[in-house]
Amino acid sequence: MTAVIPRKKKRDRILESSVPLFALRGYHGVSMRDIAAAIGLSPAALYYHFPDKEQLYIEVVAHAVRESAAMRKGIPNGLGSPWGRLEAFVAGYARLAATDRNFLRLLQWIFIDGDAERQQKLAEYVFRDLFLDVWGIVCELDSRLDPHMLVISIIGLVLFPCQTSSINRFMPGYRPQLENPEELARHVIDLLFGCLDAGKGATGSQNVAGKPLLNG
Amino acid sequence: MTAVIPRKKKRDRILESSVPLFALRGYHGVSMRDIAAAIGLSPAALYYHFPDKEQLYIEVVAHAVRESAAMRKGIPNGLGSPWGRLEAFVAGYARLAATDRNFLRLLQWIFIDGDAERQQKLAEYVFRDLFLDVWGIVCELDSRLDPHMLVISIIGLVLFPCQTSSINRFMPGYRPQLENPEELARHVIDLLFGCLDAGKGATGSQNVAGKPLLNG
DNA sequence: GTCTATATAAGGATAGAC
DNA sequence: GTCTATCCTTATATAGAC
Repeated sequence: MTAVIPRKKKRDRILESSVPLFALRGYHGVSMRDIAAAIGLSPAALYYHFPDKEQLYIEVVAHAVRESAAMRKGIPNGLGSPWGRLEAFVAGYARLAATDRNFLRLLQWIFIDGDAERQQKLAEYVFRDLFLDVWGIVCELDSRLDPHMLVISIIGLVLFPCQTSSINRFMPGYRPQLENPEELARHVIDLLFGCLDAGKGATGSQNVAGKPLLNG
Repeated sequence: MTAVIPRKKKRDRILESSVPLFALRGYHGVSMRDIAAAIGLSPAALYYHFPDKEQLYIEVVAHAVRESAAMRKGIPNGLGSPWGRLEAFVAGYARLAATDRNFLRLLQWIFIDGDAERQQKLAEYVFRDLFLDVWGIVCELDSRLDPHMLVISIIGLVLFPCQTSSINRFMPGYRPQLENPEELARHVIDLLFGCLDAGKGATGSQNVAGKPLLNG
């Protein structure tokens, strides 16, 4: 053996240290110089590992997805009733969105990407798995709501508060606890299952048979 | 009178033609040369009207907000029951989000802005009014859900599908009709009021007293 | 594999003529 | 108010030495 075996390929280390840069400032906001400086290389060295910035960016997103895939797989997806699975999904994804800010922000950059072709390619990487996870659950819920729209609604209910959290801070009614992923998950579950019913005179705080309630 | 009175100040015309540029590509993705070319000026001329690119961008967002304010004010906000007002709000905002793509995308750019100070300033311009509109309604709903979270959920239920529409196109269950603002509004209202209840054995398709149903 | 040096282009901003 | 011309910086990317 010659010296220490490199823990990771340099290529992967470049991707790793690029993730937070692109997550924060997006494709146009990060230069090859920034990336090189972050890992302590000259910009020219990057071109040994990647043909151009575009390809580097795409692989950065793919890398971030693989990294978060482990956490995603920790979210139970095949057991229990559809409602239980939905509850588990919401809780798991709320935690993921709160924990892995880079993943969350990369998603935002993909949503807003002006390059339609690149956007579609990256959406296949990232968003499709997310969508299909929820799709599988929703199809068993037998709701009268359109399943496609319901999937988007559920994902949005979890992601949107996280994506706007830096702004929500300054809006009325804000409390720091609300940024807690458990708090978010409970709210989403309450909204989806309990909705705006409880607290009204007609229905009181009764729960509908067969549906879980997290709060209380 | 000397010749024709200028319909609009040149300054405003610059802002107007800049809106779609920044909406599509964001702050870093648009150059002063792009803006100058779009309106048929030399880049240098822009600096007569605006001190720098940053200030121009900020005023572009402010201008877009003023433009969409007229449409926003068309959304009824002071009459009827809270439920009816919420229904009207959702319908109005779904239409606004579907109609004014520039406004929608500028909002996205603000959400993701890496410059915290600028983000906060622009959020005050744009997001605060939106938030307060819903806040006023939600506070009267007397829901057991946290009002701050509920406001964000309602806004997200309308905006998130629009912000991801270019990606949702490729997901299962997609139908072009779903992009229709009326369809979106109905879905959101159904979800908020009817939720996942209807269609289930226990509750059947009954509606809860006092709540409007748009569909059927 | 990484460097220095550099080609080439694009971008923000200013000076000064008109 | 707008132009031409230009400065300076930053950016992507390549060439060739080591």
